[in-house]
Amino acid sequence: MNQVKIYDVAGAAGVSLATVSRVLNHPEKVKPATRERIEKIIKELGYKPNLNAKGLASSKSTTVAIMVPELTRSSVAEMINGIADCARRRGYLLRLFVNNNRGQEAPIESEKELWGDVIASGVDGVLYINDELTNEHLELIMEASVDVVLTNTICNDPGVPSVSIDYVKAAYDITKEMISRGNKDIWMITSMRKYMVNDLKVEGYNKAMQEAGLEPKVIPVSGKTELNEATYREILSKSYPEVAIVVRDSMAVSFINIARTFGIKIPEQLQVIGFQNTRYAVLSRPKLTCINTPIYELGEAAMNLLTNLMEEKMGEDVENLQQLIDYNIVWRETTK
Amino acid sequence: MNQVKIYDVAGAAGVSLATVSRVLNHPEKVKPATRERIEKIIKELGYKPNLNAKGLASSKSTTVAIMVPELTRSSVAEMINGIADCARRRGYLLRLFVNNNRGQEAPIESEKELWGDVIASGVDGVLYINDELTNEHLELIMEASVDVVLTNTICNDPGVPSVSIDYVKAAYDITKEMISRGNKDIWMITSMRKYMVNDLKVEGYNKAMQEAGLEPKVIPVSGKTELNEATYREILSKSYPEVAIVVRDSMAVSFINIARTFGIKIPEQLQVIGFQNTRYAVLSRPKLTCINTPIYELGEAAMNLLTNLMEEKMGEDVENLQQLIDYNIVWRETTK
DNA sequence: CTGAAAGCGCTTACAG
DNA sequence: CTGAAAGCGCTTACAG
Repeated sequence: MNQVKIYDVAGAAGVSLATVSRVLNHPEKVKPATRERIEKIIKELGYKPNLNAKGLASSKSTTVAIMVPELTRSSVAEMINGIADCARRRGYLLRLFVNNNRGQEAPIESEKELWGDVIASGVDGVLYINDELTNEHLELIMEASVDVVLTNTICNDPGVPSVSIDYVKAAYDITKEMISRGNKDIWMITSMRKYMVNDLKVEGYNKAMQEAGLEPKVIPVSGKTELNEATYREILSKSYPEVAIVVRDSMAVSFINIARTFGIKIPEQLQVIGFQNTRYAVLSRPKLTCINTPIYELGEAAMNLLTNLMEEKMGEDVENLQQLIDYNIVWRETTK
Repeated sequence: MNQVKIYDVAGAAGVSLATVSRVLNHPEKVKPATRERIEKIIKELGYKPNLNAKGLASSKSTTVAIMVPELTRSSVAEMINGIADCARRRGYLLRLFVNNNRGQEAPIESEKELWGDVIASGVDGVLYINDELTNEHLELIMEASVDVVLTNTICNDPGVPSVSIDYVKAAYDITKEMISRGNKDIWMITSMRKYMVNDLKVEGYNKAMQEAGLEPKVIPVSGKTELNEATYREILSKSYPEVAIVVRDSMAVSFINIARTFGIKIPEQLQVIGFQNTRYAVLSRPKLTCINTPIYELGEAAMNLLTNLMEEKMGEDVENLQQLIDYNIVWRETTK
């Protein structure tokens, strides 16, 4: 089962290897009759170009890097599914770089190292996933010699391509909706750790509250269930709001669990809304009302944007460099 | 920021590029003084070998493919974390192939296609993740021209390298333990869809029940929450066991939720045990007792095995071709 | 429309 | 211990 090479198909077709290469890369330059004959032979022999050779010769590898900071959250898995499906359709392969800079002495050095590896690996573009973008990260991104699209984050510079969800608007909308239903005492529960996406949610919440002349109350809490339960207990032993909007649905479920131990009736006395709409929402009792963030579609769109960028299909379409994916609200049992 | 090449460092060091290549690949063949000088220059210039060229010249790419069937389940994400960490330590890069054969007319053809892509991409080895191994899949694996290790599955042929968890023993042990606590009416709830890992759990359960002279009762149910709830309702409206062992903790949580709507007291009247120990277990009320399957460690071990195989460090150590990772039981609130 | 040839950036026998 | 040279399997101007 030795790998068949371009020479083999050239031989079998009675043409030079240049012609075979052409039917693969510039079919329009080959006479249809020849082309079809060669295509048939390629199929018969099961020829697949060696990617290393192709990459070296053309300095295009038709592969894209996904850079992720840890892969623990299921949302990232779902996003990668979307990326992979789109990649396959568009003919790209994927490299995976997991960015375990966490708790390193020099996180930025380590990030620079990683970018070095990514570039040396010869990818044509990168999908950059990072909830905690700093200016230093951005600099590295701008310096990169390949196309990069921010996935599930945005940055202020409109020249940096990104695909994200309009978290500000989502939080604003849901807050406003709950206000319009007559609620005044609405809290926002966010993660202690600074994640850009969560900051955006807080921003939208604050805006809606201020516009309504209401006092915003933002409560930072650990993202880890084992840790946030104690905080929730402390808070709930004093008081609770009419509505709690929580930046992640797992954190919302945990909040519900603790609230119920205080005998607080959900949704009668306390309504809870989460973000993300993972399976936690459906396994929770009562079932959690959520902002649904279509993370698969987000991955797909990001890969699509990147492909267009790499293939220079954007033209003057600088407008669409920063795309936003629609969210929607899934009403369940934790709201009235 | 043009990429620096091996010529550049050779020039800067006043040696031939062969020598630079040697310090990278066979440092012991280079005089220490020269080696150190070159290493310093490599660092200064930030030289990273072009992987395509390296791969082409040496027919070793120091990259490994991960083949996954969809990436939706969070367990796979956690496994990939373990793989990635180990890969980094061992100096390997990762390619990701998502195997979306689902619902295709000719799944095996599509699988063959995929293997073609994987091999053509020039990886040195593959980590093969697939819960639904058939003989046809196995044939493709055996035919592969690179090392393959089955990750989180086993096959009967002891010559096929794998890293898994001893699901038979885990299920056997927990069943036996519950029997020894005086329970007789113990059910096993499994997935309707045939997953090898779940079949193994059922096997262990059956064995323990039979040994104790008890009647096994295996109930197949959908893995999807929206679908299994109806089944659970139907079953529980008739009767319920003393203990239910459920092959996945998300399915166990869903079972608990429905049982509670029937007023069944957990764990007083019904004890529930899950497999996997994801966050569902801790977000559930009561908190779920679980077989903890260390999926991160499993990923690590699989990558480690593969690396040893590729680097031929196994020697005659054919014994350890099929590794099993230890599990343990996490007792929580759904058992007495 | 097609072929001969140079070149992509490395590695590795082979001499020395 | 080191260098000159061939070769890995492709792509792509350049001729024709």
